[in-house]
Amino acid sequence: MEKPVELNHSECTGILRPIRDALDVLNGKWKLPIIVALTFGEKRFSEIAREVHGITDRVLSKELQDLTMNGLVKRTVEDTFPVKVTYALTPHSKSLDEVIEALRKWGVLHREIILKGSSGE
Amino acid sequence: MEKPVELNHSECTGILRPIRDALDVLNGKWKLPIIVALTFGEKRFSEIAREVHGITDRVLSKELQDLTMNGLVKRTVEDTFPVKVTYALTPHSKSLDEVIEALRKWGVLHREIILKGSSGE
DNA sequence: AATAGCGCTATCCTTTTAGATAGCAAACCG
DNA sequence: CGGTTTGCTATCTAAAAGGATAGCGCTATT
Repeated sequence: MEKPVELNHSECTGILRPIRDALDVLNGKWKLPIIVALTFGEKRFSEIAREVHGITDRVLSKELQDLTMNGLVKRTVEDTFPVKVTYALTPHSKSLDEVIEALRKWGVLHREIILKGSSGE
Repeated sequence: MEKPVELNHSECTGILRPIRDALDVLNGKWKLPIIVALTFGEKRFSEIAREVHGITDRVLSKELQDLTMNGLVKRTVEDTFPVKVTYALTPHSKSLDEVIEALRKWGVLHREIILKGSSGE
């Protein structure tokens, strides 16, 4: 009996990490809806809050921080009025388009397959 | 004042649903590692448990059920010995390859961008 | 003066997810 | 007989995600 080959495992961990990263960036109920809201142009906090139905300020704030830290959203403060804070998608966020499109296409295909009940046979 | 235009929203909900579906299918700490384990051929429950380090039986069982329900994994029971249950990837799971590759590529790109600190500018 | 809008943050609570531990029936091994 | 392997399931707990509510400093409107 030889030792099981673990090379695979460490190799795959390396392959898995970026996939995990990507999934994490998009994960959660709200990240995509927020991104979609911003594809129609830059918006203020309360505009996003109004557009993404059901989200609370607390969660929106946190999600915007996440997206900003991930370089997908740019936060801009003008100290004119009380304050005006606008959020906009960054150029980097454009690179997500392919990923999102791949996910969408697969989601549609998957739904068909599941509904057909053919379970991949 | 007019009612805010909600057409966008419902349209986008429709677009978002398959994306959500796809993300859900891959989500969680263990789905990808399990899929990877099975790419090297069909395996028994305890083999997967051994290969996917850190997972508990309870969680593995649930994840395999999820994957099976989603038609990505096929469960086969032979009632020979105590019982022999094998799990294997289905043809449908192959269709995930493009998605996974898109995620992986983006994950790598994303890591570069974040490390450069250029935050998408 | 009272109210409402702005962009948050703080506190609390519920739901979801996952880890830890144990057990079970059947059957083989010694 | 006692112990082990197999493929789970049950119960309990911990941690994470997300919702509800409230409040803050500031100002323009009423």
